[in-house]
This record gives sequence, C-alpha cells and structure tokens, in this order.
Amino acid sequence: MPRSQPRKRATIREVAQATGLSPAAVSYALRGMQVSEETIERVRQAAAELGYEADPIARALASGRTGMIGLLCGSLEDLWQQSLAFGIGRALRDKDRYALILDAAGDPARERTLARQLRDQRVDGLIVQPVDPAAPLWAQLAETLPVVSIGDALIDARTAGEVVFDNRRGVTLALEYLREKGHRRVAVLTPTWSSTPDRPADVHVTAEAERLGLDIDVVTAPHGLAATTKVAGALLDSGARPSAAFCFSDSIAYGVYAAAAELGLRVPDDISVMGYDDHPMSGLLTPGLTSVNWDIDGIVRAAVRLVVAAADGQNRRRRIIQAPELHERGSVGPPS
Amino acid sequence: MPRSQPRKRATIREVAQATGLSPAAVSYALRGMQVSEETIERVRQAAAELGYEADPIARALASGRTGMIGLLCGSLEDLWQQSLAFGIGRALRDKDRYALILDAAGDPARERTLARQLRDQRVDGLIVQPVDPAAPLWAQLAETLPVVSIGDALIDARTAGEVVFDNRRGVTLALEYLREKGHRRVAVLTPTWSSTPDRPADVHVTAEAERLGLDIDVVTAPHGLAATTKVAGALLDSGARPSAAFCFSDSIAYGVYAAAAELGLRVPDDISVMGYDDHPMSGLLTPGLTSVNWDIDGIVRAAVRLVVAAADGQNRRRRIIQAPELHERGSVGPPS
DNA sequence: ACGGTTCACTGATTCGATTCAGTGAACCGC
DNA sequence: GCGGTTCACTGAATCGAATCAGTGAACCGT
Repeated sequence: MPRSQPRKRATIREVAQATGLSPAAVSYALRGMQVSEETIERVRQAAAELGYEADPIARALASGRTGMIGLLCGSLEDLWQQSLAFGIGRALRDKDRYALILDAAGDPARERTLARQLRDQRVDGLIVQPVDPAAPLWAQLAETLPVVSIGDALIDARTAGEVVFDNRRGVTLALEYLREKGHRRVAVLTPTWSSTPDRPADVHVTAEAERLGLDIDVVTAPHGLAATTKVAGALLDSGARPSAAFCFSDSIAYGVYAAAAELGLRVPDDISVMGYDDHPMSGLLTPGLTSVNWDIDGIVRAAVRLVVAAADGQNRRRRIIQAPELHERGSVGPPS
Repeated sequence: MPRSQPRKRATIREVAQATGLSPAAVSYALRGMQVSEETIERVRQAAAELGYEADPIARALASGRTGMIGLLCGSLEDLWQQSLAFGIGRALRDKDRYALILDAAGDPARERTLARQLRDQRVDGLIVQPVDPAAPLWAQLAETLPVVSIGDALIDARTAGEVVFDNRRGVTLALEYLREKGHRRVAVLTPTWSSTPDRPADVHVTAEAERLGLDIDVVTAPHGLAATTKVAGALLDSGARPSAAFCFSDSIAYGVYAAAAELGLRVPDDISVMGYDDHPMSGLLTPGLTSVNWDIDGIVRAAVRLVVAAADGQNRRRRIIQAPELHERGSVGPPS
C-alpha cells in the first residue's frame, strides 16, 4: 500500500511562514477569531496566494466536525425516496454542507451498520428515514449526534427534531376514499421492509379497515419495478382479485400498473389503484394515479433546517407533523 | 464552538495496552501484516472485547485513503441520473466502499468546485458524468486521483477508465427512426447544461439532421418537470409546431407528455415524442415512450469496476464504449 | 503609577491512526 | 560458530489542522 499521493497543497504551516505568524494564529485568523482585522487580511491574502485551503480531514480529526450530514434512506429503490434524497442533498449544499447518502435497502441490520459508520465518519448530523424506528441504537446515537428522523418518530430517542408523517391520517384518507367509491375487498401492498413488527402504518391500516368494514389482504411487495410487477401480477391474476389495490408507495403502484397492462386489465375499470407519496410521475400515467400526497419540499426544508440548526449547536427539538392530502386523479373508480 | 462530543470509543492505544503490544503492532495486526498469526488472533479478540474499530478520519489523515469514492453527477434533477447514482451507490457498497454523491446541477463552475472538494476529501477515486468534459481540471485531477468518466470521455486527461456513450450512434438511431416514420420537422430538446460549447451529442444532431435532410429546431429545456413542461408547452402551442420532438433525456420527454396533455394534444397523433435514456417509467406511460436505451446496469458495473480497480492500485485505463439500442414503444407515429 | 483587564499572538499538545527505521532474538547454511 | 536473513515487534515521526494555557504589551481607571 503506497503512501498517499504526493500532495503539493499548501499547509497551514506554509501560510504561517509566509506571514511570519504561528500556525495557531493562522488557524484563528482564517476563522476570524481572536485576531486583529489587519492580520486577518494579511493571512487571507497569503492563503489566497498560496492557494491554501484547510484540509477537511485534518480539520475533522482535530475539531470533530466535518461539515457533512449523513442521510440514511430507508430504500433508495423507491423513486419517491430518490427524489427526497436528491432534494435533501441539494438543500444541504445550499447551506454549505454536504450529504453523505447511504441506503439501508430496507434492511434493519444494514441500517444499524450504516448508522454507526456514519457516526464514525464524524458527520455533524444525521437525517434518517428509519426502517426500524424502535432500534435502541437511535437513542444511543442521539446522545452524541444530532439526529433528525423523517417519516416515523424514533422511539425513546432524544432527537434533534422529527418530521413525522401522519400516517394514520394518510391511511384514513386513502381507505375512506376507497370505501366511498364502493370498494370492500382491497389488497394492501406494503414494501418488504415493513418487516418491522408493528410498523405504525400497517397498524393503522388494520384498524381503519376494521372501522370501515373493509376486507383487506396485506401483500408485501419486494423492491424494484420488475419484482413488484411480478407480485402484483400474481395478485391480479388470482381467482380472488380484489377490486382495489392500496399501495404503500407510488413505486409499488407503478408495479400494479405494469402488471395490469401485461394482463390486459384496465385501471380503474378492472382494478382501482391508490398510491401513497405522490411522485411527480404519477400525474403522467394514464389514468393519473390517485395518491396520498406528502409535501416533499416541506419535508426537505424542515429536515434540513432542523439538522443544520442542531449541528450548529442550537437546541430546537421540534416535532413537525406532516399532514397528507388526497391527490385525486383517475385511478380509482367504482368496483367492477 | 465546543470541542467534539465526549467520545467513549476505544482507541488503538487501549487495545495496545490490553494486549501488551505497541500501537504499531496493533495497527499491523488488524490489517494482517508482519505479525504472527497468534498475536493477530489475540489483537482481534481484544479489539472485539473493547469494541474497537479504527477511526476512519484518523486513518484517512495518516494513510491518505478513505474508502470513499466520489460520484459527481451532471444533474440529479434527471430521473435517469438519479437511477444511475443510486445504482452506483449500491454497487460500491457491495464492494465495501461508499459513495460521496454530489450534484453539479448542470453548472460547469459548480462541477469544478465540487470536484476539487471531493479531491480534498481524499476520496480514493472519482466517478464523474462530466458537464464539461473539456475542463483542464480533469487532467490535473487525474494526475493524482483515479478518475472514471461516464458519458463523455474527458479531454486530454489520463483517466483510470471511461465508460463512453456512443452518442453519435444514439442520435443516428433516433433521427433515422424519426425520418423513417416520415418526420421532417423535428424539435430537439436538450438539457440546459448543453451550454458546453460543441457538446458532442449536439454536434452529432446537427450533422445527422443534415445528412438525413431533417429540419431541426434546437430548444434548451430547463431542469425539473414543471419547467420542462412550460417550455414544451410553448413549443407545442406555437404556430409552427414540429411533428416530432426528440428529447435528449426521458425526463425531458416527460415534460412534453405533460405539456401535450395540458394542451389536449395526443401522443403520437398530434406530436411524436422520442426519448433518450430509457428510464424504467417510460414503459408505463401511455403510449409507451420510444427511447434510445443505454444499458444502465452495464454502465454501473463498468464504472464501479474501473474505479475500484484503480483505487486498489491496478492499472487498467480502459475505455468501454456503450452501444445504444432503440427501444420502440408507441410514442412515435407518422406526422399528423 | 499600579494592579487589573483586554488584546494579539505563540508554543506545545492533541486528535487517532499509519508508517518508517530500527532492534533484538531466532534461525539458517556451511 | 559465525555472518547473514528473516521474523515479530517497538519507538518515534507523521499526517494537518484545532485548541489550550500561557505571555508580553497596551490600555484602563483611580
């Protein structure tokens, strides 16, 4: 293993020599602390001439801060989550920080591993869309690191903030709508990673279905359009096809569309489809996918604001509840 | 600015004390170098008991390597590029490295800044989908860092590998197809960031159009579905509506679909649409978007393989040419 | 004019590893 | 049994900053 490439970058020592100051003074000067305006200017000048910029790694080791925010996604196979990750990445850049994006791929064990790695990387904060909100790790991490959760609140963890989806409301919105349209037998397609016992959203589905007198059939959908299509195909092709499919993400709903197309079934005539997320593409389908909309921009802004504030040492600890709206398009009709 | 949080993690020194060895020996042992099998085992044991894991930051400072690969995307607003980034992130994880994903947002200046930041972060390698392949910076970076480009080859840079899209072929495929279908006047919608002078793809369009006797009208499409829709709307609503639109990414084509829907125009009866990328969603639209397909999995695999090999010190320097295929669906018909 | 405070800055230490240049012991062949 | 290797390991230096505990000078009010 060779030593690192020959680095010709200027170090703080060289700037110190160039200005006749000590390295400490240069360090202070460049961060505008405890030094006279005049030397600050002198140091700036010299630094610019030498093309000096503080080495982020050395700085991280010495100060414990990196400027990076960890972003731990539940499953990036999901298009909506891709958009979310992209949005957060961009919003962080606008605040002169950047995101270290990792993908738990729906696996709680991997989620824990990655969370620890992020902590070891000394991220200044962590945004997580938890697969397993009940993992004890969160409490432990939140002790030493600002953690902001998106989606579900972390259990027993002193987070720096939470952007919680009112899934109870979202589920109610969706199921009541289906009920109104006349559906009784509806398939519920949830992502594989609802493996988490008692995942809040699932609990709400059962409760609401009971309240509304719906006959539901919960099916877990694997990741990826192809895989989802296969599962959806099996469901639609079975003897006991439900009249509607409530998909726990728009990506899953896309799989149902694809399966329906393959089988020559029409949406919503043969099968009604309800999404959850409201991805931009949903409006382009024929018929448009009726979905439960979450304000993605609002979520991005809130999460970034919270994590950056906490990373800067402010103490907010706010819980922001996201209210869903039903975005009605054309994918739900009366049962056939 | 408070000092870093109290870290209770074990350091290499503690492991050294626990085993009665020197820190150096522990360092070697954990990496399986120059030490007896027996002490390796003893050190492993002690490390496990203490919960020791090497601090990535300290390691990076000392060794110059981080295990991270930088991924600099052209514009993550594009859905296909989101998929690409996600795929690369996942493929890197499978190789025990992770991606630091940054988004140039189509801006050459930002691209340069971010590339430099990535280098400063001591990434072990860089995958870039260049906005400006001709920037002199690439040559400079490639001197000290394995750089792999996706899309266009970097000019005059000794890269560690290149996954080049045969855009000439892609353009030919698309335009010949349109020509065959009978189109003469076609609008070409390119991303804003084709600002790069003489961007290869654009050059090919002009040349091919001339060869085929097509009357083309190049329009730059801004980022984001909403913005693209607006531009496309203006185009479709103008007096001189072309019979076909050739979009330089599927994301742009989605904007054309949206605009057509708003104006009550039908694809392909009123306007034919040709995409470029072949995003998974394109098959779900009605009609399906005919697009120029690039083997995204192959691209991901090739880029990751090249960059990881180079980061591990191997010397490949291969140029892999990606050949496109026309994926015919239903969005191109005869001119109205 | 004198103790006290502030200011601008310095030298040494620290962060937590990796790596270089040994060092003493064991082992080798002849 | 003697020079030469190899082996297993150590101590010190290094990476490039941030930070702590001063230090001398200027300045303050009384």
